[in-house]
Amino acid sequence: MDRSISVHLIAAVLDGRVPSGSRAMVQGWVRTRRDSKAGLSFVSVHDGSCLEPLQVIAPVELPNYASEVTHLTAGCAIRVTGELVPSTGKGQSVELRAERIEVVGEVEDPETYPIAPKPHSFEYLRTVAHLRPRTNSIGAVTRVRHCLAQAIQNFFHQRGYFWIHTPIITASDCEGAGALFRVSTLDLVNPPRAADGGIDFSQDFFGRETFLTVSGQLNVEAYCLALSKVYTFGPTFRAENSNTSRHLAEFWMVEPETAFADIHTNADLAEALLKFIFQAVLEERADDMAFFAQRIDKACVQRLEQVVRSPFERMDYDEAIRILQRTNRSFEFPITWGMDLQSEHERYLAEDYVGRPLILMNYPKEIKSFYMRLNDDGRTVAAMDVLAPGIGEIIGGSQREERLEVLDARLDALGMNKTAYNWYRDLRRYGSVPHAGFGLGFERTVSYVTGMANVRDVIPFPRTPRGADF
RNA sequence: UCCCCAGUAGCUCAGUCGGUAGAGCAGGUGACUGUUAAUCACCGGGUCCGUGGUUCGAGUCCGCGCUGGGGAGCCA
Repeated sequence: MDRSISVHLIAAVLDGRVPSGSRAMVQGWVRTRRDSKAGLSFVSVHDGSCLEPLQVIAPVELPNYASEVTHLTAGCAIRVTGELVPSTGKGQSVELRAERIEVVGEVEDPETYPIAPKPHSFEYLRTVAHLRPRTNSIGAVTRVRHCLAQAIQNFFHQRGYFWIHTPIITASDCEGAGALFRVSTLDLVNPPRAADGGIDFSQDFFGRETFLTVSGQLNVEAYCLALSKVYTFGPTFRAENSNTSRHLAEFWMVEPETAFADIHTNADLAEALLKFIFQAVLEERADDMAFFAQRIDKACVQRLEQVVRSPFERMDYDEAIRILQRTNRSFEFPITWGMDLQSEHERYLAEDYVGRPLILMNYPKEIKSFYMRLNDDGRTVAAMDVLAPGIGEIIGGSQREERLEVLDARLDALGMNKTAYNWYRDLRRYGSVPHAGFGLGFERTVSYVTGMANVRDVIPFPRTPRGADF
């Protein structure tokens, strides 16, 4: 490898950041090769830095032309040194005229290389999740996912929020958001037994039962009531037998928490966050978004632009029920006050009735979690869901119950064990303040942005019921 | 977990009335060409998901199972 020549990412080369006429080295994987009898081959190379591949011109004079270059197939790893020149062909502005092509890693059997230069189904690509990032689609998803993650960090950082690394392992079995994965080092075949015949978890690693977290919210509230503006952004786990295109057993979630804030501040923050990160994708990943618009979902760019431009609709649960009862649209589930809204109802409201993102607020307390603040009417809580057309619930949040006696009454009413929440109740006992937060499902966000229909295709290695390959 | 649908070449699929399998792409070889997921010709490539049954005979019909997908519920 010649170290006197600078190595460049293909993104930099195609952006014009490397002047034409300069010598450069590019490293990547072959997408296609076309031979010409005019004494050259065209080798299309990608390195993941951008959607577009770089066209390499391989002249017949290369010493390994016949022995190696004409045998390059999809997936071969190569290192190319040459001169960057304006392209004489159509389809690209610049190309790399190779002076040397080094085959770094060949494909041992081109016939069985799983990523052929042809369309593949996403179902198939999931079975080769270790190689699918080499495809256009998954590569584009990966770059957009990064862009969104980065934008989320920027958004909160700019507004004075601190990133809190809440624990992955939790002792609280009642975070209230679904089934948990157990964390244990006990011998499954022959576990220690307590006097009552049950498993003796006091002998387990942590001296008690532990699980993977289903939400960092309770922990982040503690930091909220000290650093005022905080958020968590990390993996969460749900052991639910959900087999849908919108659920994963392991997924990432963003959960901001704001002190001295009410539900309206919270809704404003949610709206600003979505607009900020969508704008970032439109600006920074126009290439990938154009690809999605062309191949995956025609409307995806237009949809983001519209969301960024227009104010979100805000609506109380009461009003939503009235609207659903008034419409002549027929639903599978009848509409009554107090019911939880079904997918069909949320879709009608977001897609047909308002036609843009909708923030639904103030739900009946019976269908919401114990930590949500009881409204003065005594029958609703200060909960809010952001419903996005085409995907449904993308954000769920609330103003939290900051009054100890009201929180305790709720815990009692629900038959929950108050001592298990003593540390959480302490937060209401020592300097409690109104505060509010929400959770944004990261994969659902990536899915919404890209138009990718299944969240299993927007996370590198999806974990689902009966699915933990790779 | 429930309801539907599917499983045939490396991939995407066709396969009629039940009579032992075919196309496109990918791969190999060659022709041609500053080509654009090129074009043309030829070649290789099959445990028809598994299992049991009906039948002279099953890719095809029936039962059970497995796997995948869509929808619902739960939720993010």
